[in-house]
Amino acid sequence: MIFSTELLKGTLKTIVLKMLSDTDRMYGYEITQRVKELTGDKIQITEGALYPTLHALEKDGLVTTQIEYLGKRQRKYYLISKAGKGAAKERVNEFTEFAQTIATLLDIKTNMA
Amino acid sequence: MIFSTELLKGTLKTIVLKMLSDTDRMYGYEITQRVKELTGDKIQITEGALYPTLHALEKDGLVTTQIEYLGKRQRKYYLISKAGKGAAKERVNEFTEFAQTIATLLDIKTNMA
DNA sequence: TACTATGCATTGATTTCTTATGTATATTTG
DNA sequence: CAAATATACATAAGAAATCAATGCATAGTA
Repeated sequence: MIFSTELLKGTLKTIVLKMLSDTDRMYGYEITQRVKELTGDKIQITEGALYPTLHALEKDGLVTTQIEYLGKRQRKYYLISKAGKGAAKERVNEFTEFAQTIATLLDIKTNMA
Repeated sequence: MIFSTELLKGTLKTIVLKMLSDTDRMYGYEITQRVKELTGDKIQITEGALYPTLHALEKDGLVTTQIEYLGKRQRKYYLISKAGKGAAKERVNEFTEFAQTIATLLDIKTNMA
């Protein structure tokens, strides 16, 4: 991860909710790989951070799960719920506003939509 | 603070270094008020977060301090060091890149400079 | 005189994430 | 075919950053 990990804090749930909002369903390992791919290896989600987050989202009713098997190997799919979709939108909006606010503070020229 | 506080994590040092880079010197309370003012009350730095941060910056040689008195009231000024200026620039650049990366992930249209 | 603002600071608890570890199957490569 | 790597789940101990609360003290205001 090229970013000082501090910055990443607080964005993980937002990222996961957004990923799941844009697809039918995803499994944990798939999320880590997709994020890595989409960010050109800049963001690497660790499993120790991801799984507790997924479990928390499930507990809060923002995602549901389906377990399937490929041969003997287990795979646990996560699906966004209706509440989860709402939460995803809220969080994306919040991040957008947050980034703009910080950018202003830091004198970064921005035109974020 | 309107932002879920999670997001703020990791940006505090960057904000403080930038504030100090843009001024001769500032004291703690002044920083909290200035950030509040510049963000339209959206970001409120708490003292429990600020002072440990300032002390850490001092310990790392990124800021120096001057104590003055207004009558009997103590005021502790923080000044950016040369190393601090460099760190500020690095961190601002890092935040910019980070925000762009996340924005891409979240499908936020952005044109950040 | 009481409340609010200014100004420093610490402490305990909480949240979030990292690093390390554990278990197991599947695939690729020398 | 053995060893290494990739896939796939997960937990646990600890670190790091922040919050909420508290404490002390002076200054100004209602």
